[in-house]
Amino acid sequence: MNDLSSPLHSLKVTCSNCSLRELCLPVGLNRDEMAQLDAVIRQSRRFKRGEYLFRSGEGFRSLYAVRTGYFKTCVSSQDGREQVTGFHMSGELMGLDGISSNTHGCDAIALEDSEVCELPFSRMESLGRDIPSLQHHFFRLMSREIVRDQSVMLLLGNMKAEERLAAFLLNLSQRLASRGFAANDFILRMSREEIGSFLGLKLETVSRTLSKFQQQGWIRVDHKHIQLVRPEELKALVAGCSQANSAG
Amino acid sequence: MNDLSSPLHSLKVTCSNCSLRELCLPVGLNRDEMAQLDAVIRQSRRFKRGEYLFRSGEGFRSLYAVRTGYFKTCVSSQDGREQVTGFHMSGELMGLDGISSNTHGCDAIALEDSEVCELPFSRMESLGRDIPSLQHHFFRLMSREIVRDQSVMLLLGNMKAEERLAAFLLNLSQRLASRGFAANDFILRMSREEIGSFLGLKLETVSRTLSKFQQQGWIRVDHKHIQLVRPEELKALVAGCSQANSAG
DNA sequence: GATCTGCATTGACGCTCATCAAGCAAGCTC
DNA sequence: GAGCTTGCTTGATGAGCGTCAATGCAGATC
Repeated sequence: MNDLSSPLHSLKVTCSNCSLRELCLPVGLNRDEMAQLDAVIRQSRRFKRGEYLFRSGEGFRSLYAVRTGYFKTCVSSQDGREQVTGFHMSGELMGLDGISSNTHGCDAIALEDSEVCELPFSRMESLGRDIPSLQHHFFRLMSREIVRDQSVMLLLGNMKAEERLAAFLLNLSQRLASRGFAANDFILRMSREEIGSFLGLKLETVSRTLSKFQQQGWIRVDHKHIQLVRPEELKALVAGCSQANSAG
Repeated sequence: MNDLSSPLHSLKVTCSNCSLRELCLPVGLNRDEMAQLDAVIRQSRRFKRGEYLFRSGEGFRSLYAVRTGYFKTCVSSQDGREQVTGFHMSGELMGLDGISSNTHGCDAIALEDSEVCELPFSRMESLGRDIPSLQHHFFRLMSREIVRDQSVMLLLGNMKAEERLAAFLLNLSQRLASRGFAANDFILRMSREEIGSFLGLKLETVSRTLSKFQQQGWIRVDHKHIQLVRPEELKALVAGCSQANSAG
């Protein structure tokens, strides 16, 4: 299973005052380049649970990298239907969809008290011209988002409820593990309804499927506290959908 | 309805020998920059119906722009399930998902005899450093692909079969119209099964839904020949799903 | 023209998941 | 602690779409 959802190379979330380049920008910059980057990155901003980082339709100026906390992004239709397009944890980038039209194309909402770094896009763009490896990294980040989206399409277009949920849990597990957290014991930061919206299911189906997994002894569920008891069984469920377990 | 699926600004398909920059690259380059671009773009290559432009897993070197013809891109899982991730007509770019891992992440297959231009990516990248507007245009192209993918997620996650198919037909119509073709009378280049794979439906459901639309007098269906008789009714079906009618 | 093959249509049936509804637990406010 | 709100679980029911199967149509091949 490849980590398509955390597109960041050098990931260290252990220090509390780490600068952005440690969070989500590539190693391989020299000291001068680092200084240039530091000059562009804005101080981090804090958001309380439920606050909007940006809204669909707002002017686009910056990308945002999660430093701490948890966000969801979602597109909503005029009649109120909402589709969660992703959950974003530390080190991940949001706002890439805003570049095309200079307008944000989705909402980004904090799922818990969170902190982000702001990357003014036009300055990053011109910095990329001076630092080829930085430019290349940005292309890779955007491409990785496209790959992730494709795997979500496969999930939504081809998989059954159980497979979707198994893929979702495994993906969370793997992203948490890559950040140094426990892979098989974690807290969901989102509601059943938000999970359902992301997976194209109703909240009742999410709830029932979690219960079913628990009855089979594959996981343990205590509200938002999830333990993966037999992750290999979950993997067997999504086996064959190699592209699909990177949904995040 | 905005044209999220044809991310190309200056689109002229009228001349038969048009160079790539007229197909999919921005105006606003001076003569010298145009010459640089021409030096990078490879001669176009031809593909017969059914041939692969690239395959998932192959090394990534170039992006490809459709000059004439029609392609589909699809991801497939190990157990053979296939998800069509997009249909691509003249002026559209394929291969962006390959940048992240230096490996193509999907298959691209010609749906009819077709012609593409090859854009060696690393040379485009370095050219972008010299020509800021070109660099910016590439970021926009990639962002637009992300926006398109998000609207497909909304379609797959939230919409019913009729809504999906209506959105699909309207999107095709609109992309053809923007290329100077008839908006309400066109030939489908893909099979019912491929449409179904893209929309997360089975081919029988696609067929039945087309028949239903025809019975209601909204469209006329004669095999691959489609006429939109009352497109406003289709629009009413997807009304409220503003993000979703850009599925391509 | 006869046959073959691939694709599309249509019908019958059944499964998955959405819907509706009731009840429960945890966290608020007062 | 009572009462409210919010989110989750669980059950009953049915709609929508998938599955299986039969048939039909059109173009390709000989």
